[in-house]
Amino acid sequence: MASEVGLSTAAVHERVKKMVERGVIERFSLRVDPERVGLRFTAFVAVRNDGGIHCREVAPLLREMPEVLELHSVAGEYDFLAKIRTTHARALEEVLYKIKAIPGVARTTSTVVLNTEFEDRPLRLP
Amino acid sequence: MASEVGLSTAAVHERVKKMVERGVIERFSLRVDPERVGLRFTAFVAVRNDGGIHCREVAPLLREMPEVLELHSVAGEYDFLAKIRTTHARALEEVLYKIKAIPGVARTTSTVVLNTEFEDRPLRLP
DNA sequence: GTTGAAAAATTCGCTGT
DNA sequence: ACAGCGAATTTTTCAAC
Repeated sequence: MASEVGLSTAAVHERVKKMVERGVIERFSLRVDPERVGLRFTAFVAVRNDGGIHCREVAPLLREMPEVLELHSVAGEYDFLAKIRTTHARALEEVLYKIKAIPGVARTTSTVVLNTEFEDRPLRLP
Repeated sequence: MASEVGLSTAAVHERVKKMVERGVIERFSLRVDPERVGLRFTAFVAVRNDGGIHCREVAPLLREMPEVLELHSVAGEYDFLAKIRTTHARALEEVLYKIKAIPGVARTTSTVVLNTEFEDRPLRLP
């Protein structure tokens, strides 16, 4: 790692450590192939909240569902966009029931993923 | 790491190595905070291809754009759903121009992310 | 899964900036 | 005050069991 960048290993280590301290590097991780662990079904679910509870209360409830891998607050007709992974389509139905059980959640629209072309690309630094 | 799971470090190492060999673990990575490196704007862009070139040719072209972090082939009105990160809204416009320049790409619909609640959650094994 | 030697990472003290 | 280096220490890796 160090030789490729022309620094000693110790210098690289110091830099990485500082980036962790400063929060630039959030965490170290490893990527597991979702298909290989049985998560073969992916969908993007748009969620609209029509005032039952405040939007700020909805996000923590969606976070409790392990199938919800990503949650974004979005502009437009819907309030949230969730990326959801389950074992199969039938399991998504269960998750949708749980989401619709949240007070105020009036409508959801699911976009089924047929194939993930690519995912988890390294960020290009601007 | 090993002590928490009740195995020797070497045994853990063997297991990890096998998971890498079998492709269960795809790669080791570190997560960089996109905001901290200037990527402050996120959008999901749905792309529809109306027959200029085959869908299979469109994906590689989108892969060449570093702003496109994820690409999924989807069911429904659109053919693809792309997760895009740029420095600011103005930069998304540039990316959209490039996408629309692909032969056959007739229409795109962008969903602007106001706030990412969470992302890159560990998969729960089913 | 375990042990232990080789290899690599991390920390430390120092130097130049 | 801070980035980098080489050497000492600690941890990880990998073979043999």
